[in-house]
Amino acid sequence: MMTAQRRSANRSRADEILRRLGDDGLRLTGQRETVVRSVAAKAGAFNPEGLVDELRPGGIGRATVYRTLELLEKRGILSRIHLDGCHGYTVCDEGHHHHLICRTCGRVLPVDAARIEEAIRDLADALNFQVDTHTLEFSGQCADCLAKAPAA
Amino acid sequence: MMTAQRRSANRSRADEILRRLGDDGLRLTGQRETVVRSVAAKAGAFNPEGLVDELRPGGIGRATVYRTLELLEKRGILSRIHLDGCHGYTVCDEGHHHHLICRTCGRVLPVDAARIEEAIRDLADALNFQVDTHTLEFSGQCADCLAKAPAA
DNA sequence: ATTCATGCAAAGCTTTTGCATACAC
DNA sequence: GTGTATGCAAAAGCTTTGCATGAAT
Repeated sequence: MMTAQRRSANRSRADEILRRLGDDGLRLTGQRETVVRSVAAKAGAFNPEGLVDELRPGGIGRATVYRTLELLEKRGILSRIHLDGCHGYTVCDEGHHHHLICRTCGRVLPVDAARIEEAIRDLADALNFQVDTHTLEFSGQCADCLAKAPAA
Repeated sequence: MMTAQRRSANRSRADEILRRLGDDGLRLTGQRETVVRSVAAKAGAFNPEGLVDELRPGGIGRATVYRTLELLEKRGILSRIHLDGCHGYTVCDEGHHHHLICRTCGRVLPVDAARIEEAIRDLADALNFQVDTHTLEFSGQCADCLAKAPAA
């Protein structure tokens, strides 16, 4: 459901992303703005090719979409996720580094998994393993989708 | 380091996998045996295309390699992992469902992460999210590689 | 003898890249 | 005006598939 609040939150998120790109000395082209607004409006996970299809009518080329996604990922604004067929993206608010991905509606719930982080640290310490990065993703069904189709 | 014990352990692991495939009514062809032995001997992660290269001189075709990997994954003998460039495999002993992947030597340490599992369950319960599957992967450096190159 | 497995080559899909043009600064 | 960004189309990976041949049962 896309409420008025929701729309406005997405708009300001997009604005902030654009501001950040500008601060980094990147040019604020119409295409970049379109891509950023579209991405910021997404409730959950999406894949590059889908975005290409969505923006093609607007005259935005495949290469531009991919290049913009790369820019956003490098800045930590998007994070890559590994769905069934692999390779999707989701907007990534900072602080939250894990995602619950609903396989029914595609929504992505950010999770603040402090306890998990801690467990990971302990484990790595015990094994003398220096963990640089980790991926933790959950796939299943969100509360809403469970309510709609309890006998999935 | 590939000790004598190590070699023998790999052999018996390969034998067990082959037995299992036979039990499932699959034909035990020379190619399948070669693929299975090669996979079982791997210390860590590998990618399909690398295996294709490795086995090409033995006259094993690309399709056979991919089809065999698929068979093994379906039976839970291999698990797909998502390295930098995505899409690798690692042999997956049962019970262990998480992997520490060393980015230097490629070794994969299986982790029994009971505590993490528990934390995940609690989190999902709190959010009313039904978690069907999850991926948890760590990338970094193992103790051996840290010892060899401490200032990485 | 039957049926499954293989190899090849081609097709499919996703992502990246080279280059001339267009636009932001 | 300068240099970055874009679009196109082609190339580059990786993976899957169709089909005739070959091998396991």
